[in-house]
Amino acid sequence: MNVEQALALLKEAGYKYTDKRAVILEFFAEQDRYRTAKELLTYMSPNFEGISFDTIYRNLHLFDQLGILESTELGGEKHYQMCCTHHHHHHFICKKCGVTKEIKGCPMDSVSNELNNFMIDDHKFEVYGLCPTCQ
Amino acid sequence: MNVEQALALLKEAGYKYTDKRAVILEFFAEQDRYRTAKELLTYMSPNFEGISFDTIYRNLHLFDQLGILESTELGGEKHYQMCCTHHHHHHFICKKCGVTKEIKGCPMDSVSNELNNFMIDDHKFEVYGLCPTCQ
DNA sequence: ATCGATGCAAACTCTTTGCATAGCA
DNA sequence: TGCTATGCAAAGAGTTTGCATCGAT
Repeated sequence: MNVEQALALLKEAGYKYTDKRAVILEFFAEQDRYRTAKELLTYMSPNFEGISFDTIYRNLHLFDQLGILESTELGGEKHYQMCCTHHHHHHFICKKCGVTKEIKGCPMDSVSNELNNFMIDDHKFEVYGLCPTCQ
Repeated sequence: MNVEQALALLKEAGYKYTDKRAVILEFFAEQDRYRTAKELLTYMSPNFEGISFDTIYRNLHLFDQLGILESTELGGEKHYQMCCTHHHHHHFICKKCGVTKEIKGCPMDSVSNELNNFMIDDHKFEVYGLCPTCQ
């Protein structure tokens, strides 16, 4: 997803356009990589002196809800990245730089028949390690 | 793993036997279910009036290190359960009661050749939903 | 003009740590 | 006796919330 698509989704849902939101979206559109609230704040601080964690957290939460960002929890901290595609997939995640690589296939395909009496409503499959650059 | 095995591991590693540790281990040995520090404290409070979170957290961390407990992070909170077996496996986890069911097979078997230049050192596969009892 | 967005401050949750004391070996 | 375990208190990190003001539409 690029910035324009994200802004369109925002507008569609009745939310306002602000410079801060635009910069947040630019930050995530730059790379396919999981990032934290702290990293976003660091990125924005030079241009928005008074930027606060409140705004960051509120927008990350909103973007997550709207399907603009996807999130995962790593080491007790929420990480976000731009939603890459609309089809279901999972990721390799680099522990050092947060870069992600899409993994083909979903383990649920071969699992659901093992859990006949269970109501499945979610699952998580993530592979962690170091990307070629960080090794 | 049962309480005796866990206490043996503790002793082996040079740690002391205390009533609190015994009760913590009994709590986890009772059921195959992920539980939080808070739930453990609630369970212990009636019998140990002065029991503190410090002791709970310190022991959970220790037991995790020693391979007595296994842990996962759900909703920003660490959950622990007694290590069920020694072979590699994954879990279905009930969102309501925390009960777990072992899933056969590991998705990594069919994934590692997709990530040739990546150094893989960990992965997480969990299925969430409601167990038959909680539906 | 209206209603959402933001900053400020405070609070909240989960967890960790320093230090003195209590307790196992 | 010696060293670990524990409780107390405080602090820390990440996150959320109430309220007044600012700003987009």
